[in-house]
Amino acid sequence: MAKDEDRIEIDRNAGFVGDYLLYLLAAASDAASTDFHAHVREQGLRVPEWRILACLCDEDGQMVTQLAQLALMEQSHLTKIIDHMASKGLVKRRSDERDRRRVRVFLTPAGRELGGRLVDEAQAHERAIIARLRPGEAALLKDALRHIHALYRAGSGVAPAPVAGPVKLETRAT
Amino acid sequence: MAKDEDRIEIDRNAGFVGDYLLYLLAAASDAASTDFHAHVREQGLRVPEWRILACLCDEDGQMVTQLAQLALMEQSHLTKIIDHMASKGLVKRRSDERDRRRVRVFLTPAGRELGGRLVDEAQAHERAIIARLRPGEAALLKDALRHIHALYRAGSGVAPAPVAGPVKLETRAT
DNA sequence: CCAATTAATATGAATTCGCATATTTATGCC
DNA sequence: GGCATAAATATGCGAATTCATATTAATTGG
Repeated sequence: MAKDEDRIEIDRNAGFVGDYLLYLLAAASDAASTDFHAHVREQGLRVPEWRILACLCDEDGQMVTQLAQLALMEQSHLTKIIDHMASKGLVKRRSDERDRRRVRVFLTPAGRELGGRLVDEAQAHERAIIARLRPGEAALLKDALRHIHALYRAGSGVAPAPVAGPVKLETRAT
Repeated sequence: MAKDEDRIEIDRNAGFVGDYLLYLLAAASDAASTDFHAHVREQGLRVPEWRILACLCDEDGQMVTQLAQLALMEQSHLTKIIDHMASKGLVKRRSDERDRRRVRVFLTPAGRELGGRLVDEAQAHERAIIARLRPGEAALLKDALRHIHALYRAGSGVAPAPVAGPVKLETRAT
């Protein structure tokens, strides 16, 4: 991740990258997240741990696979994150009664308290960003982002991003 | 990165995460990039290598630090990427005449050819995405993304993302 | 001009992460 | 019920990434 101090200007007229949607998405995501991620690390949490806490605050007792999808990470990696969070007393595992292959992850009181506090701070941080945008810009942006995401959702019935260009792309990620 | 097949739905009414700007940015970026990144890897390139090729196609002979900023990665990591790309004959290093601390990175003919082809394919891929959005939506989205990015640019004269919430955040990333 | 400081890059160790696969449990079919 | 298959998670290992710091070169102040 680029450090805050040395983020450089995007010039839309200076070639391909500055007007490339995938780059703008990655760069904006990186830029907007850097500060809060630094704050998360100051609290002794890693960024993926914060994401899991946030997801569990929304809905406690989710399964590992589900959480990994939400938190944009691999299942095997999440398993290790959960190990670490459990050893810190933030979450605990409990295997599902109905299907004992499933492992459900629950917040401990400490996890709920820390997660709740960070969610409040994240919302305050988000309000501060939005306050610096034009009125209505954030709503438009969020809609467009949800729209982009929805294009690629499983079961949308549309092949994901076929390419009209010179080389045929795979329709599915490996 | 979440696999394409198991990306799940974002429900804006289901709690914090589904309406959190930083999450929507990360999720949309991840979703939109997955297919093309898979294509890049099929070409024998790693994603960071593709980013560097693209940046060099825009402007050849950039310095290492500059490229790392653009490509949203750490300098020490980029050094290793450049090593690898050089060993594959895609780029070559040349130290700056005026300031010999600086290392400038240049495309080889093979690098320019591969980069040029991938840029064309990336643009085709981008057109395919934009074709599935509403008319004008892409332009609005890109503007908003540039706006977000600009908020955090060094030297903007505004403290990056001060938080009005219960806990004061650092104003600078570590 | 020399010492101290700063800037740009490189290096090595440590951490994080992803891929392939093993393990355990459920489900479907005969 | 028993076997084949599929699903959910865990594990081991290798690759990718970061962190701290070394190295080399330029700049600044005396």
